Amino acid sequence: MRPTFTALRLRRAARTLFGWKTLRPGQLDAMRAILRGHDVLAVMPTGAGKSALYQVPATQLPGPTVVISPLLALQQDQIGGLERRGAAPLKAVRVSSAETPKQQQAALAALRDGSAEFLFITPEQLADPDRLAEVKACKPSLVAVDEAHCISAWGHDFRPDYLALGHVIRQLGRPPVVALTATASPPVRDDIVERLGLRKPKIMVTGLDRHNLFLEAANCPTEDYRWRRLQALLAEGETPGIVYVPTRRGAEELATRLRAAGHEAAHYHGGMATGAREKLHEEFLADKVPIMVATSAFGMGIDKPNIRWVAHVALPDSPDSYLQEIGRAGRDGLPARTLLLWRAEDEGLQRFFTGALPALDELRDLAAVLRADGPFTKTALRERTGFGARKLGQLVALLEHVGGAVTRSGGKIGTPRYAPQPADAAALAVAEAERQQNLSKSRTDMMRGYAEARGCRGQALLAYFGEKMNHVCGHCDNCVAGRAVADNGAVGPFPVHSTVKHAEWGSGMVMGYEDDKMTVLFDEVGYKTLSVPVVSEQGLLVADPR
DNA sequence: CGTACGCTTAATATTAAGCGTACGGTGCCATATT
Repeated sequence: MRPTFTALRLRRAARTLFGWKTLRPGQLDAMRAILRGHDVLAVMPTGAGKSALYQVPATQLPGPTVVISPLLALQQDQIGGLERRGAAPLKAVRVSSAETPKQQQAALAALRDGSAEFLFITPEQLADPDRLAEVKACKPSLVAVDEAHCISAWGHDFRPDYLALGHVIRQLGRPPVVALTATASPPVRDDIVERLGLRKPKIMVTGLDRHNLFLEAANCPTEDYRWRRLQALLAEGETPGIVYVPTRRGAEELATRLRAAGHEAAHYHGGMATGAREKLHEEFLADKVPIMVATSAFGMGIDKPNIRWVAHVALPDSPDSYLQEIGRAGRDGLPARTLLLWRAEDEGLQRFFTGALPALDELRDLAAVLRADGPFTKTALRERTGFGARKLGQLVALLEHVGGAVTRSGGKIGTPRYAPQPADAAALAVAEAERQQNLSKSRTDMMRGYAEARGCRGQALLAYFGEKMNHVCGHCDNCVAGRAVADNGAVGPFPVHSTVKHAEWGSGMVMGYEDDKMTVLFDEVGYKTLSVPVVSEQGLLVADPR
């Protein structure tokens, strides 16, 4: 009786508060799990009702909901969306650097007295112990982590406060957590679960194969050939579209060149003034910019239905990024094109972006300082060691991962009781960094694999994400050209998702099959693509029940 | 890792090759000045 009652209550809330007439089965299951106090990780495309997963249950729980979100502009959009929606608007507030201290206090007061239901906030705000205490005092009953792949994509170097969210959630009294993202391959999912400290989360993965997206890739021996292929796409005259370029300078130069060739193109990147960026974003949404030439800065929060194509004139760093970027096309369900124009030279830039391993002696000295004189606040530790905030965040996260450091309440960083010796902790931390780097390189390899695929590209992409696909996609260049063999899918010596062992690479999980190749995700060395005939003939893999 | 660019040097009187160097993405936030 009780589950039915819960379902009715959720449906009624969705209808009266949000105006949604129906809930999809998956949505309802996830919402019920949240109300029962379970954690949820949802991987589903934008526009598939991800936000509903936390917004509806939020109204049925006593305290406010804390929504952790990476971009201020995105938070603003979502607050606007909530307040415009339904008969009884739900109040949402934001606490960020864009509010004055007085506004911030008013927002927190509204959460405490129950007049506001949602708090939108960044990980950086929550990294401040005083701010964290203020949020805790609002007695949140649910935490939603939006764009949760940022934990994996940005946490390790760019925005280290993302890695501290597990600590933040514990400090908030450990309410249920719902993590949301549009793309997450298995290693990214593992990262999210581990870093947030999710407990037996309900994991929902839907809609990775987008039938209306035509997948196409072309190797470009020269820059000139790449330019001609792009022009051929534009000559079809369909708009709007996005061209992704690898550098800021590339964005400006290509937009200029396209305008000279008679196309109406604008450029966008993270080095531009905030006002200009906002204006371009709005103009693109309003169909006033037919062609946007942009770096990866352009995209998050673009929920525009009618994007007709997404082209890349560079190799993205991973299939995760690629799926995220092409996923912006064709949200209206009408046919849309994706075109990857790649050169072997593109990989150099990705190798550079991967960065170098942290120095062993720096990790050892940091571990020793923590052990001898800790715990420290972040500021004190920065002064003591001379490391910048980003570098320090990276080193501390690595040490924490191997048990050589711990964040205590109040945000102080110290040494756990049974921590390894500084030299040992440093060695373990370097090994962990190396493992992360191997994984990162293997993801770039997989991106190259997608680009070079001679078989079905849909299968190649889905094999990376570990989703079973028993048929060829039928919506890629190779399928259309008859190069993909129709009955080649999902057959091989080991079942998809089974664990296998390789003499050199150790244990791994079979992700999928494509053409005569198979993809395996190894714990230590990341993704590898193997030839199925060679694996069979030489016995390279053995089943490894774990 | 790869490319662009500027400087030097070399073989010839303007160009070419060779070498070293700088640069490359993603956004919070805080602080200082209008």
